[in-house]
Amino acid sequence: MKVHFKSLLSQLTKPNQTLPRTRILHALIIKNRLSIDPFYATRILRFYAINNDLISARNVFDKTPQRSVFLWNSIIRAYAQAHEFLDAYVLFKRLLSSETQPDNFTFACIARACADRFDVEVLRVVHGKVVAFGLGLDFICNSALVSCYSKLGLVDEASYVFSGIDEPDLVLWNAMISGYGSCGDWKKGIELFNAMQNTGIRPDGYTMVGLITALIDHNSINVGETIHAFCVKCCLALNDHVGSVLVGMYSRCKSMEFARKVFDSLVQPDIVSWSTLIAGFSQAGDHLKALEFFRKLLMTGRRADPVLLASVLTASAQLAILGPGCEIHGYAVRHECNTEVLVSSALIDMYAKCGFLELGIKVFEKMPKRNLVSYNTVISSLGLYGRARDAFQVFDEVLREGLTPDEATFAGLLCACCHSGLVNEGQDYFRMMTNEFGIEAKTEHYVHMVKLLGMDGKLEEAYDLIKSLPEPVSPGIWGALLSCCDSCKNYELLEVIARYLLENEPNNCSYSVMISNLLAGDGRWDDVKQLRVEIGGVKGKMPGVSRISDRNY
DNA sequence: TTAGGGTTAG
Repeated sequence: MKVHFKSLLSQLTKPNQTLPRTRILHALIIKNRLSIDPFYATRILRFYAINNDLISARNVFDKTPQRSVFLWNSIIRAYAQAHEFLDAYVLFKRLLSSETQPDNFTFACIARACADRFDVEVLRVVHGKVVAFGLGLDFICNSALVSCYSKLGLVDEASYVFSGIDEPDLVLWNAMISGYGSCGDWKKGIELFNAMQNTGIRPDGYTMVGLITALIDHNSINVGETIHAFCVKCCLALNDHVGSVLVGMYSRCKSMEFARKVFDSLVQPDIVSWSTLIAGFSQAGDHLKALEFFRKLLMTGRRADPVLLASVLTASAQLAILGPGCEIHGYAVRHECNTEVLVSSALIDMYAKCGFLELGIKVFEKMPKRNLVSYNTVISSLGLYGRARDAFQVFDEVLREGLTPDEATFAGLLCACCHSGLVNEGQDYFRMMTNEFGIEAKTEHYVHMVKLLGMDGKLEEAYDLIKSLPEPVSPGIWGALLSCCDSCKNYELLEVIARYLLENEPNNCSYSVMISNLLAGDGRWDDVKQLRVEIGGVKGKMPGVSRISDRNY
C-alpha cells in the first residue's frame, strides 16, 4: 500500500497530466479516501484546469471541505484563464469573506484577470484590497499591478506603483520596462534599462522583449540593432520570444534580410516566430514569399494555428489568386479550425478579394459564432461588389445582436454607399456614426463622403466639406475630390483647388503629381508646364507623373 | 513533509 501511495504521489507532482490520466488519478485518490486532503485536491484540480475541464475542476473544489489558499487560488486561476471573469471574481469575493486568508498570488491572479477584461474599475478595487491586506509592498502583487495598469494604458499609474518599491527585483523591472514597451515609450524604456543595470541586476529575455517592443512602432532601426547586438552578446537571441520580437522589429522596418537572419539563428523556431516572419514578408509586400514560407513551415510537420492561417489568407487575398486561398481553406477544414472567428473572417475577405463573394458569404453563413470583425468583413465585401442593400441588412443584424458598430463598420457602409451611388443613405450613416455612436470620422470616412458627393455631381458641396475640416487635411481626401473633378471633367474647379493647394501646401509634392496627372489627362500640357514653373519644379521633383511622357513635354 | 506564482512575442 505504501508503494502505491508513493507512485501516486510521484504522478501528482509531475507538471502535467492528460485528461484520461487525470481521471484515473482522481479515481485513485477518491478510492484511497485522500480527496479530503487539500494537497491532493489542488493537484487534481490543476490537472483538470490544464485540460480545459472546468466542470470537473469545480467539482473537485466543491467537494473538498477543507480549502487551503492553494486550492482557492487554483480554482480562481482556472476560471480566469478560461476568460470566465465573473466566476473568478465571485470566488475571489467568497474567499475574502471565508476563513481562509488570501495571499499575494490571489491578488496577482485576479488583477491579471481585470487587465485581460480591460476592467480598470475592478482593478482599482483589487489594488485597494492589496493595500488593505498589508501587501502594498509585496513584489508579486506589485509586479502584477504594474503590468496590469500598463496593459490598460495607464502607464503613469504603473510607474507610480513601481516607484513605491524600494529595491525592485528583476520581474518588477521587467514589468515596468514592458509597460513602457506597450505604450511605445522607448526612451523611458532604455532609461529604466540602464537604471536597472546600474543596480547590478542582469537583464533576461523578458527585459529584452519589453525593450524591443517599445521600438517596433518607431522604426528606430539603429537603436534596434544595438539592442540586437546586446542580445547576441548575452546569448539572449536564441529565446523564441526575443527572436520573434526581433523578427517583428526588422519586418516593420522592411529589413527582411535581417529578419530572416534572426529567424535562421533560432534553434527551433516556434509557431509564433514562423508567424511573425510570414506576416513580415506580407507586410513588406512580398506575399509570394509569405506563402512560400507557410509551405516550408508545413513541411516541418508543424501545425498552423488560427492567427497564422488568417495571416496567410490575407497574403492570398492581396495576391487576388484563388488557388492558395482555397488550399488554406482546405487545411483549415482538415484541422477543424475553419469555423474559428479569426479564420472565417479572413476566408470571407480572401474570397471576396479574389472575386468569389458568394463563397465568402457561404463561409459567413456557416459561422457558429460571429463577432464585430466578421460582420465588418462581410459588410465591406458586399459593399465592394455594389451590394449596398445587403450590406445594410447585415448592419441591421449587427444592431439586433446587440453589438456596437465601430469605425470599420461605418467605413464599410460608406464604401458600400459609394459603390452604389447612394448619397442620402451615405449621409444618414455618416450622421449616425458621429451623432449616435460618437465615433470621430477619420480620413477613410471623409474620402468616401467626398467621393459620394463628388460622383453625384455635388463637387462644390464636397469642396465645402473638405474646407470645413481642421487642418491639415489628409492628401487622400483632396485626392478623392480631384479625381471626382477629373471624372466629371470639371477642370474649372480642379484649377481652383490646384491653386488653393499650391498656395497652402507648396511643399507637398503629392498634390503637384496628382494635379499634373489630371491636367495631363485633359491634354493641357501648357498648364502642366505652368504648374511646374509655379512650384519651381524640375522633372526630378515630380516623380511618377504617369500620364506625362517626354513626347508631350 | 509535499503545492501555486508575479514580468515576454505573431
